[in-house]
Amino acid sequence: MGTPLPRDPIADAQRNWERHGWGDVAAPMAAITAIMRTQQILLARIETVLKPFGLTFARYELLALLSFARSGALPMNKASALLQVHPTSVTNAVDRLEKAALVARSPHPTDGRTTLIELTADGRSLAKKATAALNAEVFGKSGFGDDDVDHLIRVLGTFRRDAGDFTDD
Amino acid sequence: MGTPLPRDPIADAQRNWERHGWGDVAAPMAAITAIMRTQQILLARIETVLKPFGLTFARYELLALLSFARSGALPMNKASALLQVHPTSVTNAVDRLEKAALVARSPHPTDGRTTLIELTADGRSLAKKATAALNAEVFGKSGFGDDDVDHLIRVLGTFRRDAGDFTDD
DNA sequence: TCCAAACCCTTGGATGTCCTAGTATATTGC
DNA sequence: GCAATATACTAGGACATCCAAGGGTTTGGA
Repeated sequence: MGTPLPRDPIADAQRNWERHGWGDVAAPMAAITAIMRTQQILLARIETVLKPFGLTFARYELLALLSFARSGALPMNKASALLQVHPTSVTNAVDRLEKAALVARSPHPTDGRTTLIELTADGRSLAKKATAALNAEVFGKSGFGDDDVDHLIRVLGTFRRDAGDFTDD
Repeated sequence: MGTPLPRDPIADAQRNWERHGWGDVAAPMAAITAIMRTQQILLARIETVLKPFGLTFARYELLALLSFARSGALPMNKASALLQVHPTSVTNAVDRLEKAALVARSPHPTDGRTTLIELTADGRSLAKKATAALNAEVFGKSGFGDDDVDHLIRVLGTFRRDAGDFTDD
């Protein structure tokens, strides 16, 4: 997984698709495959930066989300909805963050079904440091040009809205 | 995970970044987060289409790769390199595909360290059907415009090359 | 009022990915 | 020719994601 390939495997796949008579979907296939691979590369970079903090991306996302909440606390189902992951994934992440004393569970004051998750002081401090590291090492060195960033945000935003992620503008 | 949110959570995150004085990296952060989320949506679509065939995306990718090999067989290390996943992931996929009689392991004729994986007749047939389904249900309905597809292929291609995935242009 | 339906979280199981060894085979260098 | 290094695959463990199922809580209609 370390040595660069002599040729782009996705371009090869696109050529294979065309050669087999699927030219009409070869380009979207290549674009989708490229998105999958790019995600893999980005995730690896992010996890590398977060590792020294003892965080994974899933746990970091939860910490970051909580750090932006006015009260510093959110119901688990709300976190699940905003992070757009399955509720069991949130349970899993909270279990580990709680064990590390970065968040705490507390019962919802009026709804007995709901559990609130709240940042601890350590959690808030670590979130801030991890965010600074990600900004410096990943987001600040994405390698995408400004125009490409804008284009990605717009195109993928449309895609996500059409896919049913959200409903506004 | 089913109900659409009233607002785009990634746009909200971008605003939060700007509000906290990280405006210089807010846009790349949003673009990268959008890529992560888009990959999640696409993977879910793909797995939904593949489920009736008893395949996951990882196993499908291996079948598809083998179906394009001249001899229908590849060394495991070659498959690992071309799919750009860890060798243990290939071992895992081959274990399951072999159990389903879709591929077979055989020793390399001259290098005793190497194991070849080869499509069975069932494997080749299933790969063809699964590809047709993916072309019809996912790649043919990506929702990306033609111009956007071209742009994605170009921008993400540059990113992947810069990231060290491959060396040719 | 009261019970069925809806909702919330957790547990257990299946998959996939990576990492760190460990074993076996090849290749290289002295 | 033989030891040291490199390469190929596999085993075991940590994490994350999803689904299915279960137990507790709330809500809403009969």
